[in-house]
Amino acid sequence: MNIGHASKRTGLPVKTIRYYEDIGLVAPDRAENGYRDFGAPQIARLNLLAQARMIGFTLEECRSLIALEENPSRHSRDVRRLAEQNLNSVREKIASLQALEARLTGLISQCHGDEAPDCAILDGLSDTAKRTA
Amino acid sequence: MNIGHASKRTGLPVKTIRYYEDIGLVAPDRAENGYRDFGAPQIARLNLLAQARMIGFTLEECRSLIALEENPSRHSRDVRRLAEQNLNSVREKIASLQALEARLTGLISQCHGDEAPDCAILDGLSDTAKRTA
DNA sequence: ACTTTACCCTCCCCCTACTGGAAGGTTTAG
DNA sequence: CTAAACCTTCCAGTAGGGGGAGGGTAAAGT
Repeated sequence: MNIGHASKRTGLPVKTIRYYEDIGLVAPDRAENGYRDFGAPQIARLNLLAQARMIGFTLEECRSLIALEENPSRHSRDVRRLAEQNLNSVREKIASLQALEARLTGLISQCHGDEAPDCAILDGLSDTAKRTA
Repeated sequence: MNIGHASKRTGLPVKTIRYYEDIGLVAPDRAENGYRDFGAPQIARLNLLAQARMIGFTLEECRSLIALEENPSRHSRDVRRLAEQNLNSVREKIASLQALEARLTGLISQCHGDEAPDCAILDGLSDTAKRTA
């Protein structure tokens, strides 16, 4: 299966697949004409990568995940720990975005939003003192 | 005020301040020895940038914000619209992170997390079919 | 006066995770 | 036989900076 077909099968852009090969996350065979040739294991690998990326794993975390997947004597505990680390960082991001949302909402509610130049948002952002707004 | 002092006053790293000058977000004077010299308006500008970045504005959005701030005949409506766009993208990010959190939580709960190699997380990620997990 | 330390300057490369495009070879459809 | 649709490698760019080289200055200690 050449790269275009692999792309359609996995949903990953062609460029991305080449990039993953570059950084050693997948190793397709090569046909005689130099074209990449993806077999079932490589397609499975790309699917794993696509899924892991979708749930927020970085490429380095994907690399660890792959190492575990390839290791038949792995402990599911290690996979779980990887996922839990990720869950924690997702939760942290959510928390800080929610704080952001609150601050933005507060600022917006104080701005008249009319033709006048006076703006509570600009004031709230430039005033270093009353950063409570 | 030279750049080190400006950094302490605004909380922005020295490198960041230089970068902001590079891309035209702040224009400090220069002393005779070539050192940057930040006056009160430049410090205020840096504070605005620091605050705007903290509430999630991109540097391009900061540029728009600055254009509005500098325009005495601005409408607070325009500032408000900028902030609202930002609020929307923050909310979208929160929503997708929450979806992620749900999926991760579901996967993790199915993994035994013991010494055995069998892992519901690996299964859930590699199995293209039952992506519901 | 001299030295050390703490600044400051510019310039270039590095990061993540890709994306776009140029220049060129290959294969397939009409 | 040609044109479209593939494929290849390589180079450059994105956001928002960080690290460090190489070199000039300034302030403080001795």
